[in-house]
Amino acid sequence: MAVKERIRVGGRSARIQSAVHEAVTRLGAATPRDELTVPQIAAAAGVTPSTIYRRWGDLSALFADVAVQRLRPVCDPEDTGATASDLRAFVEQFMEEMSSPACRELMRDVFSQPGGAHTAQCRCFTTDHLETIAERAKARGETPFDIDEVIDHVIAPIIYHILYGGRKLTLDYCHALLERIRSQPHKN
Amino acid sequence: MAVKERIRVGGRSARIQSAVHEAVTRLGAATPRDELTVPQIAAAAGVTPSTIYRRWGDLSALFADVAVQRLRPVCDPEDTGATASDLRAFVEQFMEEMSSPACRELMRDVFSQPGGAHTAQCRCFTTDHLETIAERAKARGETPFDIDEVIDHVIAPIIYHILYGGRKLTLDYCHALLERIRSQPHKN
DNA sequence: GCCTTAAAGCAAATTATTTGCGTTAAGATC
DNA sequence: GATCTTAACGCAAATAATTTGCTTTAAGGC
Repeated sequence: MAVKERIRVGGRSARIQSAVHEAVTRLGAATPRDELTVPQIAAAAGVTPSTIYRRWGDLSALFADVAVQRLRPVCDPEDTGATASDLRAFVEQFMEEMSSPACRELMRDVFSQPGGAHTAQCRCFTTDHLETIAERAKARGETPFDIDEVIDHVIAPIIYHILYGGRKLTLDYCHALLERIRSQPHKN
Repeated sequence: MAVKERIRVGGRSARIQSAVHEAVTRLGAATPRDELTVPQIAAAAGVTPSTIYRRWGDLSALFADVAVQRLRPVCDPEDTGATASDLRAFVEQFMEEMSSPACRELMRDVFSQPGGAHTAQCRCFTTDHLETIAERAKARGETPFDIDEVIDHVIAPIIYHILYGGRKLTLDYCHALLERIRSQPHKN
């Protein structure tokens, strides 16, 4: 009696998943989002449409799945030798990348899903990096920083302006947000 | 020659718009979002489906339109007699309302639209209220506050945690965010 | 290597979306 | 306030997407 019916993860399933993901990415780059259809993606991936419907449910779920994959960082934040510059480099790159039209689209795909599972993954991409930087600080014996502070007062404003618009995201703005953290008393 | 071909705004058009909006709101309350269909909404509104397709394009655009309407504040922020308590009351209510499951859904609907027109409207709902509170402060001769500061360091963190999850939004947290503003030097 | 069954393919049935055309009624003009 | 123009609606036929029942394939466990 197998209580835990595990999902299949290798071979054909994996091949199809990556074929479909690639098809979405490729077609998505060439076509406006709202003109993509499931049958079109299925054809490009060499798969039958019902496979996509049964596995992902609908287009928005498939897009969200692809978006999380593509937002997943491919490497650790750069080690610049000091905490302040590690943080600065990370936040500058974060702002730069996330405010690109492509990333805005991916974020929209992520937010469109109910349940919060996808957004939680994206949150972890950020917190994991900050934890890496914080651990380096600790290992070097530098004064630590509060990750929640950075999330609330550096990351959150950046995300807010990306989502709602109305403010240009400049390097100066980015540095001002970081400066504000440094001048604030720590909680721990 | 009429250079500006104005869109019709009264009579039948307006009637149909509100009938469809009401149908979406009513059905949306009783049915999970992803089970609603255009034909179903059309029937509930006493309208033909093609009317909805021609006017809104697709479900997500209709949902976004309804969402912006429903997120529009119905009245000015409460006047409590002092700036600090005005701000506190506004932010507490903002956090309370926006973190409800219903508002999360509406926000998802708003973000799902490309172009940023919908999100810009929602941003204005917030900034307008903050401007109202700031003007009251000025009229009373109280020390003014920086609206951008409140957006960046009070509103943005709240929105971030609503969207990404992972932190409980308590009154204490809300007050801590506000306290941080008060202890910060102004720009103007 | 064999067995069980999750996941894929195929095709028919259903449902949603688009489209062409006739009709209604907003809003402009006189 | 009667008339005119045309945006917006309704209807129905044509097209496209989605669901579903059944068959086939191949992961993963033994």
